[in-house]
Amino acid sequence: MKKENITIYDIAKEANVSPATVSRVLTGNAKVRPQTMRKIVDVIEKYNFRPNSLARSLLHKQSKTIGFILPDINHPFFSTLVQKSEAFALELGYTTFLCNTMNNSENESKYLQSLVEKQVDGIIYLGGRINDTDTDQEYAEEMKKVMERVPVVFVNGQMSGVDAHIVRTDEESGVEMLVELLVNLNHKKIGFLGGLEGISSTDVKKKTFVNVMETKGLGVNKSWVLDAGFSIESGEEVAAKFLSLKERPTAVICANDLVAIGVIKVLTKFGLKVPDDVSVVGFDDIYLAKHFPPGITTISQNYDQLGQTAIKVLVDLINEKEAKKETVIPTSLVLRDSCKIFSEK
Amino acid sequence: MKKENITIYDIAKEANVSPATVSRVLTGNAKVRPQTMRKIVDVIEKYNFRPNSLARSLLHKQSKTIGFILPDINHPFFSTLVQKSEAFALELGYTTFLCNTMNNSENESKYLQSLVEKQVDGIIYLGGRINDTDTDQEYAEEMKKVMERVPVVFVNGQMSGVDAHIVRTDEESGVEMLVELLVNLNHKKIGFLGGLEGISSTDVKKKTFVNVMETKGLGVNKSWVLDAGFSIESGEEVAAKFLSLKERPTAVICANDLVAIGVIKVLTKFGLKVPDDVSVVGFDDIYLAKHFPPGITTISQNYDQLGQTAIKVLVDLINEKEAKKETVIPTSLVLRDSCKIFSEK
DNA sequence: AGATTCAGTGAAACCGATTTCATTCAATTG
DNA sequence: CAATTGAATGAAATCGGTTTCACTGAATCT
Repeated sequence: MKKENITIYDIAKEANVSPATVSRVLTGNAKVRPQTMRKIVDVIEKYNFRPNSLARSLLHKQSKTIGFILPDINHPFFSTLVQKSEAFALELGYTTFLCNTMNNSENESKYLQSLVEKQVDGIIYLGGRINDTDTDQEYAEEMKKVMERVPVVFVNGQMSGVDAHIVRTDEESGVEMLVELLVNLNHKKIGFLGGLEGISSTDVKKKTFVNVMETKGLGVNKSWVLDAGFSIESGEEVAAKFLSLKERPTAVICANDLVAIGVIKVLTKFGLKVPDDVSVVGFDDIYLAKHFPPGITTISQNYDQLGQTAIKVLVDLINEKEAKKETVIPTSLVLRDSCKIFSEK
Repeated sequence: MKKENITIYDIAKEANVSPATVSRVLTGNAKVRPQTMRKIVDVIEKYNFRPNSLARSLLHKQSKTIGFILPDINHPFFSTLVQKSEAFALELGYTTFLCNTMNNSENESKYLQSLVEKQVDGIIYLGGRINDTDTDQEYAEEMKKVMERVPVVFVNGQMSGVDAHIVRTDEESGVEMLVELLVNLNHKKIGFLGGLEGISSTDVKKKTFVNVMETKGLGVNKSWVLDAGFSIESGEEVAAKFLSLKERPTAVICANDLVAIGVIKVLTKFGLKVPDDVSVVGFDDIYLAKHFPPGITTISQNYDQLGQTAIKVLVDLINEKEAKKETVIPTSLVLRDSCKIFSEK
């Protein structure tokens, strides 16, 4: 069943030339007489020959391959970002390994090791952990060792103790815009829902939220800042907590759009209208945000720019060019119908 | 910056043994004296050495790598399926190349070729085209040539003229269940919305729909069977067409859940209530189906089983074991609130 | 004790491409 | 016409592992 591999030697023999000449035809790195060329091309097509890129990579010490490490390809934020990055990588001649870790540290190590062994030219790391747990620190150590050999670019995240190139969304100004929007809509009691402690993007958003609120003299009620996760389900859970509060905020900023969706769903179920009773805003502008009723006001991530920049920086590092250590991608506010002006009843 | 690669020779020299012995330690394929072993392991750890799997693959003629070709990782159906399959592949020791074609035939060829050159051990093809266009036929020819060298498993799709192993959802019985449900709910005028001609899963569903309707003596009004696409946006478009019909069906089956969401969104916008005025059902049971109001009645794809079976069949083919030519994965009906009993007003 | 066995190890070939260096042969030049 | 140049090609080394085969020396058997 399985056909024997055809090699450059077989082609050479049949065309009465040396393997070197066949190689010259394949790579186009040197001149070959037209008639020799034709002979060789004919044989190549006859056998539908394709060169073995493992052999080539072994020699050149580059595989034209990059690895994507991310928590969950099923999350719209990641799938969109991967889609954009991968398309751009393809344009530059790179094929991508997908490493879906499901936030399982065993998988992460397994993948990291596998990528190194497979000689990827670079790694894009989506996510980021800044916990002080043992496993996280171990993983950070592992990552540092990998980075001695393979360039790594962090996207929207970082790892404590790891000094890496980073491309990230301007989450600070995003959160600031959201707070300002809500304040302009006369909200004074604002909460922050979702995300997880120890994930860098959550931490940045939460910290910014607290800062901006305090700068505006509004202060933050600690019981209005609730951790959850990144999924619709975790939005539902945190909404349940929200409902059980004695005093509730009139508006909430959610860590991302999926959380916002979960929150809206539960609030609606329990008779609270969004935006009439509570204003809810999200983050990311996933494709659902505009479709899920009532349409979610959110911060738009520039997926194209984020993905392209990440790949560009990575490829620069691969080619040993200088690259900016940190690139911040601007965001913009997308107004929809999940928040409105607050007025006392 | 870039560290020189450490090889098995460096390790051998430092440990005063031959490369062969180091290799024995790495692979565990032969016995090594404990004290020799310890010496070697120490040196390996000292330099944090990882063997180059390109060299190994070159020799073994297997890369422990499989390629996923799919139209769009951003579509929940594909991202979920990929997530499940990839996790299972990892368990079996395979790493996966992600090839997101965006239905662009140029990309598809590029990827197909690249996967062959990168010596993937097998390919999972998600999607399927049964058009008679020139580019499609060309692509099918290309695919056939690839299949002479690399095992390919088609998931939920096929390609005209290509005789491949296939693992698929029982779309026929899924559609049948939906029709039966609607008929039991007293609907007689039923439409079918979405999907695209030339995509095999659409064709199967549409054909089954027509058959079942005719078997039940209800017949099919051709203007109630409308092509669109697979996204929310295409659902919106097809809903607009639906609205402009002189006589409208009382229930519609959508090609998938995203289309259903688009349809529900537009119907609602134009004042038609789902399910009160029109019943809408979907297909796939993507994670959104249960969250999008009013909750979409749909057919559940068994993603785990679909993904695992596909990988299992592929790995069997890789290992030259027998494998069932066609595996059909059963579906189940998931009742939610997007359809209800029809009663004349 | 001498013959036999066997565990442990090394030398060398190999996987399939690329590339340097040397060589050949035709074309150009004085 | 001999000498020089240069274009086209081939031989062989190389990338970094694995594996076969041969060999050594110690343990076992008669």
